[in-house]
Amino acid sequence: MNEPLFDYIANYIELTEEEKELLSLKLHHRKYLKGQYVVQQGDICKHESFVLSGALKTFHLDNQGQEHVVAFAIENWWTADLGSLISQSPADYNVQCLENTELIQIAYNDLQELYKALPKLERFFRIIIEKAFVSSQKRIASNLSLTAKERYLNFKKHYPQIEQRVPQYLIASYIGITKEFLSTVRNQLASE
Amino acid sequence: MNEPLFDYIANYIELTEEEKELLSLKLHHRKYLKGQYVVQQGDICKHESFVLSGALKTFHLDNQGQEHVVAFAIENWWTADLGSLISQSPADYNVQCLENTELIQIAYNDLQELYKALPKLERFFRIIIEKAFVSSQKRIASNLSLTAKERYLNFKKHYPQIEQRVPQYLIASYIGITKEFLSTVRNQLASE
DNA sequence: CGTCTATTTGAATGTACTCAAAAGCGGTGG
DNA sequence: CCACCGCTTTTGAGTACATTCAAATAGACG
Repeated sequence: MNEPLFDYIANYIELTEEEKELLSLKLHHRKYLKGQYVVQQGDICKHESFVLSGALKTFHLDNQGQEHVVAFAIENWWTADLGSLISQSPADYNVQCLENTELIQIAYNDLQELYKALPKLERFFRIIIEKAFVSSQKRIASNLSLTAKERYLNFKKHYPQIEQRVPQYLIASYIGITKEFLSTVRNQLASE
Repeated sequence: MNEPLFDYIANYIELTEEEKELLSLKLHHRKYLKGQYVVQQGDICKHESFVLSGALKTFHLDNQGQEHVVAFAIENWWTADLGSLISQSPADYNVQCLENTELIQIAYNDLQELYKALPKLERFFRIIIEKAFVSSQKRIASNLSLTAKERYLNFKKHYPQIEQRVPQYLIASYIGITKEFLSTVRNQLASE
């Protein structure tokens, strides 16, 4: 039942059967219902989570109580408040399920042990975090240089699967505009 | 002369003298004058660069020919177009020196070999990229939730050294506003 | 000094936001 | 099957934050 994760890992490194078993010992499956929180702002993030099924949002609650979506996660994505996880300090973000969701989780301490027992995992996580960082930089550049309309089109192009699964007001938050304005933008696009 | 880099690495992993020598074989020192490009948009980024002295900006040129600063780098920081480097594809960004600059560079191929010869380096780069990713996410969140004035104060707080070294219009670009508006914001702040 | 670059100022404009209300839509229960 | 409820999306008026463009001023450097 860890196959989806092993398949995913196989894109980056090769694991022997023994290594897979070793890793499996530290993997925990957990089911969440729509609306449940995997991480709560202020708590310490204890796991790295791989999504088997479902969808989640990572968001920040600002001083005015407004929600800002910084990430989505669906099947075969990782999610966590990485800042909280790596420094074991209080989380800046909430991670909440948008659908019923099934995760494979690795606890912080177990991950540290796994790095020692299976140094290959350092390579695996290095590579996927490099990719995440690159996407993150691209998002910053696009937030700086594109208009709301362009950012929306960009989002649709890059994450068509997500666009169909999450409510529009969360997409608005993700691309950095209000839900009302996204509605206006969509109207403009429709009449072109 | 590689000491600053070894000191930096020592914050994350321990290297023996032999390992340092092995690494040193792949390190290249290079000096650039103010204004020179280390990476040019469209070229393939060939090195990871560690800054010994000087300062650099990483920026993207958009369709309208406008510059958008996505990163700065000063002493003890790394710089590159990581997206281009890891996929050896054309760079989205330019990396240009803001001052006369001295770098230690590791070529892409050498880095791949080093990962094999010194697996510890996987750990090292995993850790520093994790941190870079976390900063990047924070910047996205702050771009989404803060006003121009708040972002400017935030920048000053987090990067006081940079604020004093780079022209104001580049800071404006970094925080996502025009140079004129930053000037206005600074005026408002001064009269408070 | 004179030139080049960087910063400031101001007026007109625009993109996106706020607030309020209406409309749409999906599910649930009577 | 329809009525109602909660949640999401739309619409519109008024506003604000930030931009554009143009010109003036200030700084840095030879």
